[in-house]
Amino acid sequence: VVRNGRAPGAFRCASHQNRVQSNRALRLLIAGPTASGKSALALAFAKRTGALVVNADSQQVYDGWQILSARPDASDLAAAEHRLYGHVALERDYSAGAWVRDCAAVLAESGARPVVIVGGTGLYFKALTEGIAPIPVVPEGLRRAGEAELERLGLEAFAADLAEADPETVRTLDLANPARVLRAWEVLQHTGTGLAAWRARTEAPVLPLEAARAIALAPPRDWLYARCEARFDAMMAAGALAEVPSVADRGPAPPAPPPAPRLKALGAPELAAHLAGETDLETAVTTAKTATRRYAKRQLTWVRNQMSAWEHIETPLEGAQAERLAVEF
RNA sequence: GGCCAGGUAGCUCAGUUGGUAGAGCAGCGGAUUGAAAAUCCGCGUGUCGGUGGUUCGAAUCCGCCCCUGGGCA
Repeated sequence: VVRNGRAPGAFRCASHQNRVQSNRALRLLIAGPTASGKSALALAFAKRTGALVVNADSQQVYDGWQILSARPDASDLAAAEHRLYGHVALERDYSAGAWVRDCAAVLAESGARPVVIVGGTGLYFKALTEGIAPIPVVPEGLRRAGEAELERLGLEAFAADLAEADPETVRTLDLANPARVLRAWEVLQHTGTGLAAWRARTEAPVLPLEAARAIALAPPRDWLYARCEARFDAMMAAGALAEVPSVADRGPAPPAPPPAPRLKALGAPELAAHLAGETDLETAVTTAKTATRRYAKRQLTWVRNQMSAWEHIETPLEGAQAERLAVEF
């Protein structure tokens, strides 16, 4: 497939591809914890090959946060073509399923051009490479109704009711986890079919792992934590605080009651609390850094246990190392 | 220098009439199929400031010493 208006680099890549694979374009997946250097690696690769950079990060899809979600900046965007960054309005609902559909569209459109999919959301990669059940989108109001019902009954009673209506799903459900219980409930309510039954109908993955080169970064803990903290300081220096009010003031449209504020970006709740006069700035920054470290830890757990079939890179990526590595791919 | 209040887990603190200690947070491990930067589960040995004593037994009572606050000279 030859596309119009390609950058010269793309031709180099096409020939590279011919050397490596006959009929399949290169798909590179880069996963790993926050602040591990994923984006720099992806960009280095894209610069070399003319690849399309596709986002696999659940916060960076939103158009709200720029600094706080560490979205690629203007110079990054100028250096390579990026997709699925900030393409969703903050007010809208988004999900792993929606992302897989968006990603499938980008892959289809990319043709023979190489693509690097990069991000920290393990669930997105899992859905992409292992498939996801074809469950219809659940209306937002229904979830709110479920939340209210759960609030009224308490988790135990709510889960007990669900167990009666959908025992098959409940057998494999973590009943202590309200988010999971609520999800099972809303799927049953909306479709009349249980979550377990839907999962049994999971379709073939959009991009099986075998069809891609999959890299998971798992750098040393101390190095990573130091990077997390330094990056948050850099975000503050870049004006993260000023970004908060404009994003916090948006949020779901009026019919939707208070919950679900899009204040989930790491550091956002803490900075918002400071702006509301609840904490001093130093406390806000400290707790925001803690939240970032805890997130990075969970991501390392995911990489270790859910991505065992991926190539792991356990050395820190610093300076020119990303460049060198990109040459290898 | 004398007085008062403290010194217990990395941090903030509980610890009831003496029976060798436990919460929150942090940290660590784990789960993860449409909120996933979300959500949930599990993990608690630490010279109880030091030392000497009383006692069968001391974080707990007594003596001395050290440190940190407060205020009195």
